Amino acid sequence: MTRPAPARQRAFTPRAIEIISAGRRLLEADGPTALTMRRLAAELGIQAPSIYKHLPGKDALELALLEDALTEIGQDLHEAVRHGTAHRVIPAVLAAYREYCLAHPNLYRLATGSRLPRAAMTPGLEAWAGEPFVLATGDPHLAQALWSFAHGMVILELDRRYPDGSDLRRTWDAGADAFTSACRR
Amino acid sequence: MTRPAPARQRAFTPRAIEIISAGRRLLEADGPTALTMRRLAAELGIQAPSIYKHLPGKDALELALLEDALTEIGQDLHEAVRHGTAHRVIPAVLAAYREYCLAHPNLYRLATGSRLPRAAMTPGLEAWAGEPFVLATGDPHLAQALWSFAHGMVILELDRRYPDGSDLRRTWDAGADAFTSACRR
DNA sequence: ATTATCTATAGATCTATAGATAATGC
DNA sequence: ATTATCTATAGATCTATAGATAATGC
Repeated sequence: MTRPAPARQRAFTPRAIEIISAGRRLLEADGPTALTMRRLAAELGIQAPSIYKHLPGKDALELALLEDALTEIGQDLHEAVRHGTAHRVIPAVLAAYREYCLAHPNLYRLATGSRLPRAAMTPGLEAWAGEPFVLATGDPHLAQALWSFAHGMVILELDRRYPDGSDLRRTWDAGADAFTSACRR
Repeated sequence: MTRPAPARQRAFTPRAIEIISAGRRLLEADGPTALTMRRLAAELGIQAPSIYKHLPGKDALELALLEDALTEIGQDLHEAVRHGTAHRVIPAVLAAYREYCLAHPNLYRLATGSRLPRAAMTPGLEAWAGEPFVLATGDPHLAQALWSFAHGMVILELDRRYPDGSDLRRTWDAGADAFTSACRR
């Protein structure tokens, strides 16, 4: 039922992995604008040009982080589908989605805030990460709609776009109920 | 029932209005990264420092564009509520939302892609622009959930995050149906 | 020999301020 | 006199390449 994530394409050297990890720390701590080759070098205690001997460029770094994010969120969502009770699977998937995104806000922003570099990505990763929405709803269009709802909720929460004092738990519940009842018809 | 937009705070000089319009053209045509004081000056045929004699800075320009966007989208949504048949008001609001956003993608990105500078904004504008979702659903939480769905759909569509060949009309319909049936219970 | 650094540097950007100069309107 | 420009410039950034130098591993 729930498959493992597709194997990643590129093999990174140990040093490249260290650099990517440092990039993630930087991104998570200070946001997307902080993720520059210079700051990354400073974080590692080296000069910026040295990074280019380990990674081809900034795009490769961002791709690695994007794929990390998709893999991790996909894992959590597949878990939620596996463990969620049959008629409570939509709330379980939504809860897992929200939890991951709020725990890794800037990684999530990086992963969803622009176009996907599909040509460079591990084949099947995108579809695998989104599969839990299909499993939860049993319909591809309802799945896309549910994912859109989840993404909208998360990104608006991260950007503090809801008025102060909003009871977002009730908002999530209202959406979950709407989609759950739509599934049963 | 449907109120007009709250009156804007600041009065702009005619030249400031020209500059803001040029900024909008630039933004719409070439995206958020193209909206720089230098390019804006070039668009106007002047040097960048000259802009500062008419507007205090880039923030003021972005605020003006943000408020334009909120005013226009709010107008369209209020229209949709006014004209939509009682039991078809959710689809009408969603259709108006999608139409506005797809027609002004980069303005929409500017208006929704970061935190709101609430302290500097016209009081009541944010609430007024969001009011149609409350009128359409009759419940504040369902309203937030519906807005989140709409925003998620639009921004993912603008960023081409749906797989190629997705039938988004059916996805919008699936969401509209879910929220419509949630309203009736 | 190989690997990981380094320095130096190209080449592009930004936002914003200070103060000079030209053109317009009384 | 006022208004709209201008030039010059401060002060901060970026990504990435070329080629030198130091350290490690056979």
